[in-house]
Amino acid sequence: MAHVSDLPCDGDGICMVCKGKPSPDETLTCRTCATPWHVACLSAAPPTMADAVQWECPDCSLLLVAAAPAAGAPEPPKAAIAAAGAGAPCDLLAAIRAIETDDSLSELEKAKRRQELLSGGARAPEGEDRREKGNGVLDILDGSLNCSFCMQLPERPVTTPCGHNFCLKCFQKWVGQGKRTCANCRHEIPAKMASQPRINSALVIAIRMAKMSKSNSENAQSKVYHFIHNQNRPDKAFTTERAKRAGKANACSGKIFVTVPPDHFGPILADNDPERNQGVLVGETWEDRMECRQWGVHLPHVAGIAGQSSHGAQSVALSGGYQDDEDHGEWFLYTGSGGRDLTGNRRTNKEQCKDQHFEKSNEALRVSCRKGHPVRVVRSHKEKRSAYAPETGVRYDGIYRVEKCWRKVGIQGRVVCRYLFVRCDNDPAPWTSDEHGDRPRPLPIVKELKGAKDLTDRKDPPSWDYDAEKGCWMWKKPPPKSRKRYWGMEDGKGMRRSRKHMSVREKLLKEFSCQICWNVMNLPLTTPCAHNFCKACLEGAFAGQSFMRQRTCEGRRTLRAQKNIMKCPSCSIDISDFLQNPQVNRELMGVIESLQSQALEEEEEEEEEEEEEEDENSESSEEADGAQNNLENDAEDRENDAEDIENDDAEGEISEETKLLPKPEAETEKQEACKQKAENPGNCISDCVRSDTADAELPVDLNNQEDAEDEEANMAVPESNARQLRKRKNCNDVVSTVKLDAGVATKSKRVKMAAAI
DNA sequence: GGGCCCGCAGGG
DNA sequence: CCCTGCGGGCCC
Repeated sequence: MAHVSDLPCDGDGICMVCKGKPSPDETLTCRTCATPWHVACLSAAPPTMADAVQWECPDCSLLLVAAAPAAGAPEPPKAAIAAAGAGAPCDLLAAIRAIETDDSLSELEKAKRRQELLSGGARAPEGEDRREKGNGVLDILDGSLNCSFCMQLPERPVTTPCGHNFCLKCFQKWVGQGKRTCANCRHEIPAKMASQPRINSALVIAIRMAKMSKSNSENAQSKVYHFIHNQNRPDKAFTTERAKRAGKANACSGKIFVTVPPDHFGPILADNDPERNQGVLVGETWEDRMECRQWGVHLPHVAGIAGQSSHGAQSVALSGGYQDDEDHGEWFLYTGSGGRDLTGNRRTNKEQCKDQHFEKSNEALRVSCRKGHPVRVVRSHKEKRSAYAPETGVRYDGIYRVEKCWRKVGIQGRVVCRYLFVRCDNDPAPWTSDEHGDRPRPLPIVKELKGAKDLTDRKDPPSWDYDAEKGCWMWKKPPPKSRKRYWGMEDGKGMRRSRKHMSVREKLLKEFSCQICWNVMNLPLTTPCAHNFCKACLEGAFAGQSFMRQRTCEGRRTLRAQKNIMKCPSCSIDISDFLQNPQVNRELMGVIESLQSQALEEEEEEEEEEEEEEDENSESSEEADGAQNNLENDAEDRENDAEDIENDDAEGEISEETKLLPKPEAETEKQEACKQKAENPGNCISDCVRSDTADAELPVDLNNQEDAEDEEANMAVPESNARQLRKRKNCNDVVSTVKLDAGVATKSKRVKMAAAI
């Protein structure tokens, strides 16, 4: 914490605190304003050399809390000071720089002006920490930030290059009158700013911080965290050898960091975030769609709608791909997908050449409309026409509901599907300075509804709605049951598998897995919100005596202590009453038991078949160990010879890399054994209540590894024992779900798999 | 800034 | 297995 006694050195190098002249070794230079400071007189000196290099003086470090590194226009100092008083923190920096470069001032005067500027013109009494209780931020606000039109703190602020702030609406009104100069200082407004104003999110945060520090100084810090750029950057998406030519354009998805299934509706909660244990917060920003995907918010990396026509849509992206889109922040009009000719090289074609219909993902959105499901919304910087889009990257803006949908003739003369989205999130939107989330609001008047065809709106109460008593949005009906398996095991990607054949065991896992340990339930409990858990898992989680088992993105399982939770781990509905006297769902248990015996039978049969096949093909499978010859022989491999050569090269490189992986083989085996063990549905309870250390030191006898697999052949592992063995033969430590029988995992898949590991 | 190109992922 | 999808890098 900086104190008011922190003062820099003046123009003669004299410390303004001790009045001595420190040697260069005793001074630190701020990396932002380049002011020298006497180290000995600083209330908090940087702890290490590395910190010292990147050191920021107490004044700048305060300013930079929310500042975006935008350069303000250079101005004469007086104007600069005025602008700074009225501007966002980045304008303050601009003003500081303007002072520094003003030759008419002596260094002492410069220092004085800096101090005046930073303390809002009025210095706090000596000895009192002016930053205590967030007053520093409030000083910046001090009325001078107000919109020049309405004289209020700007609502959805936009900032001109000359450093003046206006409400978005006031600004648009002004510009709409044909005005092209700043209402404050008459500087010219650039044409781009006039036509495409963007909300100054740094200022939004500053205002909200100040508001919160007034009303609730203790919680301010944790709240503000929502708006800090994604600090814990995940492992990046990766590229195949061949795709590296085009860089990230052809990237494959990296790890998925959350444990929600791909068709998860609603916010990503802390329970599903083993990485950070905080869930995905409104305002989180990612570099691109791939990164956004990795946090489970919007999965398709090209398509705008994530959803299934029979199930509903989970999320949408606003990326400016469709002219008809209309963004008003808390509500927007969205256009369906399709109707474009994307064949051949016309993948980027923006022209509608066919009518859109309510089918596929368009139908999925309509289902979400009818049911009132929560839909996650991300905005991309590519949406240029919206003031609410982020400057860079892809940002999570929270939960919306589709209130109506219809079809109309679009701007390009073809029929398009249209959706009215209205925000309904418990957290405030990134562009509002409100401290609270949305409240139910009346639907906006949409003019185009008059000419709408096929209008659909909701007949039944929505599944996601506002609870007036609790004062928050929540599931009012059980959320749609996931039809897919959770993320993040084996290949580090989704759970896509061949759909030709789903074993009974897989069905069991898919339909009857505990939402805590993700194994087939043992003594199933069904909560009032229709989520299923093992009795031991659920009770254990709430008793605080045992541990929740969660998957990491690498497929390993971790044990994570869960304390003081009385909310459903899946949907956060309060289930305290249910937990008073939870009854095992006998009916469900019966079904599971019968399916388990079916699964056993099926797996025994399959195993026999596999063994027979293996005897017959033993020679060829030995050849398959050579792997690469098969690539060339594979009739299904449609890639041409030239590509094959390239493939081989790539594979060579990768196998080299694979060999060089620091992970010792024993450890890999251990992890796999651990994973397989964990997947044993029969072991659910013991798995769930086992201690941390038990998991970490799971005894693995490598020599008996294959015996162990024999014993576990009846488990949930969807591939038969024989196939697992063959798989291991074929691709060493690469665990894959791609077809391996013929040894034909294509090179890109192999490279990808290697990279995933 | 727009077109080209390549690639991945998912729905059906 | 095919088709489609509001990506992203590079070249012009």
